[in-house]
Order: sequence, then structure tokens, then C-alpha cells
Amino acid sequence: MSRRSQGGTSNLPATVADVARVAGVSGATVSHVLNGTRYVSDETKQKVQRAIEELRYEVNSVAQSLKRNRSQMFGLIVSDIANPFFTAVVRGVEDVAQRRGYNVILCNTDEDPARELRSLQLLHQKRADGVLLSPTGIHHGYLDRLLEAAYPLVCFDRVLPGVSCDAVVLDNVAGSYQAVDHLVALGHRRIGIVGGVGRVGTSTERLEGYRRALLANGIIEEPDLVREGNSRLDGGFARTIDLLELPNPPSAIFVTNNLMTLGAIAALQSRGLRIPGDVAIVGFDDFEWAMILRPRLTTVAQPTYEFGQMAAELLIARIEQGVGDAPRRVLLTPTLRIRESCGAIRVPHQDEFAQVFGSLTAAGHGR
Amino acid sequence: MSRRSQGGTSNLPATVADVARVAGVSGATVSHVLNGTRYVSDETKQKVQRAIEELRYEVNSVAQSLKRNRSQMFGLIVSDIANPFFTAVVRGVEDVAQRRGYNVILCNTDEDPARELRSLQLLHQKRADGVLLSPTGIHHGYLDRLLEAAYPLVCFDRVLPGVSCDAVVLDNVAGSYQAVDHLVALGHRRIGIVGGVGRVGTSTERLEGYRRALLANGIIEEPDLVREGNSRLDGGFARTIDLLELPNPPSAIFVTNNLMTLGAIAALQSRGLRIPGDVAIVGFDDFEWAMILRPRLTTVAQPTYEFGQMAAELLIARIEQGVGDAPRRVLLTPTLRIRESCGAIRVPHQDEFAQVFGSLTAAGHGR
DNA sequence: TTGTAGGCGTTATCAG
DNA sequence: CTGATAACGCCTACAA
Repeated sequence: MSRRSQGGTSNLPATVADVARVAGVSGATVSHVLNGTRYVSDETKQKVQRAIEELRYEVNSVAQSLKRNRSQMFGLIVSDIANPFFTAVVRGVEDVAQRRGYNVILCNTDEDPARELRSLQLLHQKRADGVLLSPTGIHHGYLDRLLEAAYPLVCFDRVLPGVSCDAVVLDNVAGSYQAVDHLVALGHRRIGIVGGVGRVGTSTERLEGYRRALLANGIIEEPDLVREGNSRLDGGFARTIDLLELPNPPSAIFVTNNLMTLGAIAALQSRGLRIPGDVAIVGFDDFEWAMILRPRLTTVAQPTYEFGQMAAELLIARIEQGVGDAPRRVLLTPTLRIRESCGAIRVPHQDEFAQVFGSLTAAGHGR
Repeated sequence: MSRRSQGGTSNLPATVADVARVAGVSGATVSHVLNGTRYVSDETKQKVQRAIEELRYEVNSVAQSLKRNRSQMFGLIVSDIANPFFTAVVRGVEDVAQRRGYNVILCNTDEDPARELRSLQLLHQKRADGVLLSPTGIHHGYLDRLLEAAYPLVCFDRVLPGVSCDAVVLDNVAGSYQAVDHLVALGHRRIGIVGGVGRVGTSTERLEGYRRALLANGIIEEPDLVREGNSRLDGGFARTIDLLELPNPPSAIFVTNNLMTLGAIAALQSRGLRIPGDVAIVGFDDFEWAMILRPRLTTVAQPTYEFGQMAAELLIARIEQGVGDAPRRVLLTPTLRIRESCGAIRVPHQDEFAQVFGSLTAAGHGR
């Protein structure tokens, strides 16, 4: 006799067996009514439905997952929940997931490899059907282990060197190249870069784009102008201050992510410098709030929502079609959004064409 | 004979039974080694550990949850993942959860009651041990059902009228009162308010604080100056434009959330108005990025991190100590952070003391 | 110091 | 058209 067979109002959630008893049918029938998985007479259906209502039955997905060996749920591990880039990605992921009948469990690592590891373990132990990961960049063996076991895993934003798995990434080199090339076209020759954490792939790629643009324009790279930040606001601030305190500071700064760009702006403001009059700025990552900055930021925009969509689609394909052998890689294209935060330098060097400027220089006077 | 008893390398995750077989012990022993739940000889422990390594065994939390009727996991439903207020709360929640041995599953409703309902159902079906909820404000019966069943639930940021459950909320009335009172002290008498969605409790409370401050200062409320936004950037923009197009526009605007405040600033900028020279601004919610705005925003700051901490502590208490009868309510206190975005109005009305101003008026000239 | 066995709630394979 | 029954992987009396 079940622990709940006495008719009293229990607080424990009802089970299939309870419903079956109340409806006067077998458990199997209840299950089939719930899942529409075999024919059940209308009359029986009614009885079952009534019992479900009465008992406020709700399926126990835990038991379901155990039995089906499928949780219809996947993980999304982001490296900074406060970064608008990632929240935009979350939206894309959620929309696709919902359309395809999956639930998303969102984890935040704050760029901490230890938390990344814990999240991966958690998700695997909870038997999430797969994971979407923006890696912190530390290569712990656990990832290899998951991949060996053919656990569905898609990296996004960043890839891990030496790890071969599905991935959705941006053409970071091209994005940086465009940004720096644009600065050069406006007459800048001393261009600083505030980059991200060195171990992260995007950082090195964005640095690479910077270098190529300089090279293509015949500008010699100056090590002093290359700074490594921490991908957060304070890092952008500190490294920008470093650049400004150089004996011969740059006339333009390229900042390789959104939060650091805000820090860079704060640094310029704290030094009383005007943008772009004193120093021009180009940032990586566009975001809605940038629109209220004056002057408005020129940015390398990533297709964030599509990022999430593509990553989710790729993961679901892995989960459902199983392991097609070769890892798939999607390369997304950035867009340079030109606004007022660049502009020509005040005193053009003698060795360059001074036919730049235009309406852009009109706007923007800091403070 | 188990489906995996042949020694070949299977891709299926190893189970306790597998480990037991390889170690030459019983499943019970393996379980006890894993959980440290009874004495096991060192020798046996070694054997088990070795088998675990060899098979790369990881516990199946799904089975564990089913058996234990506990998932050590709770839900966190936020109404807007892109809002820095909520991401800050997330941090507080995560930290407490981790300290207390819980995992957090984060859901985003985007202020959509249908998504809220789905998230609640999902969490309950996945047998999350409880839920932390910032309600969209629609009172669907599902919440009542959960509470009747004594499902641990803590509301934060907002409460639902007529629903009695644990909650962590801000003293919104006091916050608004301070903000508006401050504007009055600076000489403003025509003060507009851009509020949030009417159905949300915080919106009405913040409106209430505005009203009380006007009343206390002998200012008659003008319906034209009271506008209802949508809690997002575009709403703040649109309602601010409305205010500016009034025949007799306000000299100051109080905006009741962070995103709308940014929209309001954008609106002022698009009209070429200076802050605070032409229009003063006070916003609700402080956030890191506000620091780069010029003039810097005067805001009503919420203790966001503590919000998350308190909410998580309350929930875990409910989960672990069970149902103490009375719902607990925590009331947090806002702080007015005075910066440059207020200031005195340009042409003081004749009926007021003009002894206000001070150093604050020096800073900040938009554009 | 360790093993046996039953059950958590669901689904799927047989029968009927 | 519907019912028994045996798993899924783990935990935990109870027994030895």
C-alpha cells in the first residue's frame, strides 16, 4: 500500500500512481495520456484528466530524466553575467532553446577557471544534455574528458587552443583590423591598444588584427603602446592611464572590449581630456547604452543575438543528431559602426595627407 | 548481468554498480565511500578510489535527487537579465548559494508573465528545492498553488499584493521621498516623474514616495507631470520626450529605474538640453557604469548585493528549517547618492527661497 | 567491517 | 484498448 493511499490531503506532490488510483486505471495508462504515446479511449482520458486536476499532479522531471536518460536541458556557461555582450547572447540562446523544447541552465564563472570547472561538473552530474561554454581560457583536463566521452559541447566567443570541438566565434582579427585601419585613415599614427587578458583567445586575435593593420599601413609597432587589461572596467581605466602617462602618449586608443572601453573613457575624463579632440577612442563590442555617451562611441559591433542563436542550434544538432565526426565552426562577421569618438588628431603629422575630417569632428566635447 | 559488465570501453557513464564490480565490493560500500556516511577500511577505500579514477565515475545527480527527494538546487527568476540591478543580485545569490552548498538555476522572464509561469513550472517539475522570484506582477494562480503546497518561495525586489510569502524588498517610498525632497531642496518645484509599469509594486511605491515628498513640501501634484514608462530604455526616452513637450515642462525629472534613466538622458541630449542646467535628473538604481556619465548621476542606490544575499539566506532557511509559520519580510534601505546631475533651476520661481545651490552647480555641461 | 534488497517516480516492454 | 512489471542509478535500513 502506497504511503499516500489514505485519502487525506497530503502535502507531498502527487505521483502517477496516485493519479492512476484516483482515476481507476493503471499507471501505464496515465503515462500514455500524459505523453500522448498510445491510443487511449476518450472516456479513460477524461477520467485521467480529472484525477490530474484534482490532485494537481505535475510530472516529476527528475524521475523522467532518470528513465529517459535525457533531461531536455542544457547548460550555458558565461564568463561574466554583468557584461552586456553575454546577456545579449543569453537572449539568442533562450529563444532557440524554447523553440526547440529545451530549458537552459545559466551559470556564471566571472572568469574564474575554478568556477568554470565546477559548473561543468555540475552540469554533467545533473545530466544536462550538453553545454554551451565561453571558456575562461585555462585548459583543464576535464574538458578533454567530456569530449572523449562525446559529451555535446559547443564553445562560443572563444575557442581553446588544442581542443577540437564545435565553436561559434567572431572574426576578431578582421574586426580589429577595421577599427585600427579606420583610425589610421583619420590621420592617427600613434595608436594605443588596451587589450584583454592574454590567455583568452579573443585578446590575442584582436591584438593580431591591430598589428596587421599597423603593418599594412607602414606603421611600426611600439611595445609601449600595447597594454594588457583584465576585461573589466578597472582594467580599462588603469591601462589607459598608463598610456596617457607615457612621455609621448598616443593620439588614439583602441580598446578591445566594452567594459574596458567605459573604463578608458573614465580615465580620459579624469585627466580632463576631450574625445576625440585630445584622444580618439574605438571600442570593441557595441551595446545599447553606448548611445547615450557623448560623443557617441565608434565600435566594432558583434552580432550578439546571432551568436546565441547559432551556438544553441549547433548544440542542439549535436545533442539530437549525435556526433557527426568533424567539429563544426561558425565564423561570424563584425561590423564597424562609425560614430563621433574618433576624428582627426589635432596636429597632423607632416608625413600624412590631411584631407580627412568632415562632419564627424564637430560633435563631442567631454566634461 | 548488467548491460556494461563486459570489460570493453563503453561510452555510457559509469555507475555505482560498475565501480563496485571493478573494485570487487558492494554498491553500498561505494556509496558510503562517496558520501563518507559510514566507516570503510582504508584498504577498501583505496580500491574504490582506484576504480572511480579508472572508470572516471561521476555521480548521477538525477538519480541522487530522485532518491533523496532533494536536488540541492534552487531557481532564481529575474525579470530582466540585461538589467545591472539583477545581475548584481545574481552575484549575491550565487555567493551565498555556493557557501551553503546549493546550485542556482537562473531563469529570465523579460517581464513576461507567461515566461514567469513556465519558469516556475519548470523549476517545480525539475524539483528545485525552492525559488527566488522577482514577480512580473501578474497574479496567476500557480503561485498560490505552490504556496499552498508549502513550496519554498521567496519574492525579492517586488511583492505580490494578496500573496503572503517571504520577501526581500526595498523601502521604495523612502527612496523616492529622499530623491524628490532633495530636488525640492535645490529649488525645483515642477518635478516630473517617469515611472515604471503600473502593475509592478515597486512602481506604485516609488510614485507614492514622490507624492508624499511633494505633499510634505506643499507642492500640488500635476497629473501632466506623472508618466508611466515600461522599465526599459525606450520607455524612459519616450516618456521624457512627453514631459519635455509639455507647454510648461518640468525643471527636474525623477526617473524610477536605471534603464529608463539612461533613456531619459538620451532624450534630453536629443533635444539639446543640458543637465542639470536645463533639466535636473535623479535616477533610481545606482550602477557602476553611471560613473562615466558627465555630469554624474544623482541616484537612489539599492544595496543590490545584499538583496541577493538576504533573499538566498531566507530561501535556504525555508528549505532547511521547513515552514516557520509566519512569512518573513526583509526591508532594505536605499541611499541617496548625491552627484552633479541635480542642481538649482536656472530661473528660480519668485515664491521660493533662493538660498540653495553650492558647488554642485559647477560641474556638468552636456554635449 | 561489509553486503542484500527495496524503493524513489517514470517509462517501456510485454502480455492480454 | 489496457495492465502488470521491470528497469533507470542511487541510497539506506537491516542483516551479518
